[in-house]
Amino acid sequence: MFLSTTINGVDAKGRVSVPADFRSVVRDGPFDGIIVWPSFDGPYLEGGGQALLEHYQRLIEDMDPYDDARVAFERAIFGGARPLAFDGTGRVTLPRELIEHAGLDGKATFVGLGSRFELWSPERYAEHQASARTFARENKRALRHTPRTGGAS
Amino acid sequence: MFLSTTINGVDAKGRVSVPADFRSVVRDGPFDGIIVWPSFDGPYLEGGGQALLEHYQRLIEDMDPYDDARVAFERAIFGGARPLAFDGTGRVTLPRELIEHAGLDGKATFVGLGSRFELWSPERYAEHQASARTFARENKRALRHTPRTGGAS
DNA sequence: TTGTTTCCCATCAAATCCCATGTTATCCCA
DNA sequence: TGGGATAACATGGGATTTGATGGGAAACAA
Repeated sequence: MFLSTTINGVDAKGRVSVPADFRSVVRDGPFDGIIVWPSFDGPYLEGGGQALLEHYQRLIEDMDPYDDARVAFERAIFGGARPLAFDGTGRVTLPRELIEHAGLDGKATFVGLGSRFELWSPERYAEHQASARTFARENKRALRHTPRTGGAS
Repeated sequence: MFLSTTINGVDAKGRVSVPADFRSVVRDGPFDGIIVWPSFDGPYLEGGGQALLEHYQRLIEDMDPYDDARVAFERAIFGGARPLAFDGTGRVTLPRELIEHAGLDGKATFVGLGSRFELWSPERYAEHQASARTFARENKRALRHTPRTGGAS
């Protein structure tokens, strides 16, 4: 699982170290790297391992071939997705278009979200972070619905 | 199950011994350690084994992909969660951000809550306990629902 | 060439591991 | 039941490894 939040530097070449914990998530996958695309929901990037994209592909295949939403998802996710291979020290190079979409300037915030992660400009994430926590507190009951089957192992 | 309350020391490196009883709860899980995140509901930490997080993940996956509450939970829980591996003697190192969120200063109170546990500053926990008792006393009628029909048992 | 990308090596800080020690709880036997 | 032996647990400090980052050389494309 992708967990925790980390801020790493983006150098002049667009290189950024992927947090070691994140690398170990995709280590045994078919592609030694991550796949990143611009979110169509805001000025940040979404990413994950190849397994995540295959999961999305299965979801999309269940939609009608010319469903407008299907085409939109295909273009947004698969059209914008870039496979980024790790270099020898665990860094990837972000293409200029991705850096611009997220407004990255020297720093990038990796946010682990379980099966996927997000990449933000630290300043922009700080704003969203605060409102997300408030929203979560005010809606905490939304999480408690299904009967508990078991918790910790 | 995580049970009972224990106070352990937090040293200058942020290391704290996880109570042996708590360690045995997660011993056979996929990750030899605990996962801890800042509560979005107060100045304390919540934690559990990886199985707990996977349980939350299943709850969240039942929500709509771009539901605001879902994204808020994902960022608040998964984004804040830190996997803390046990060292050779059963300690974990708390990152500075978690120590600050809970206001820990040399001591930490582990509170077992069955499927999960909480981590408090001992002083704050004492206050919290006191107000929780008051709340319970003032609302004790809410606890007494159906009249007992059977005799003493 | 000129600019871009990929690879390699050096450096620094931080997280992790390892060993030693005191203290408490548990066990065993008289 | 009491007391000593033993094991388990919590803790402190130092050594070692890992991870993030900066710069430059070599390969590639325009």
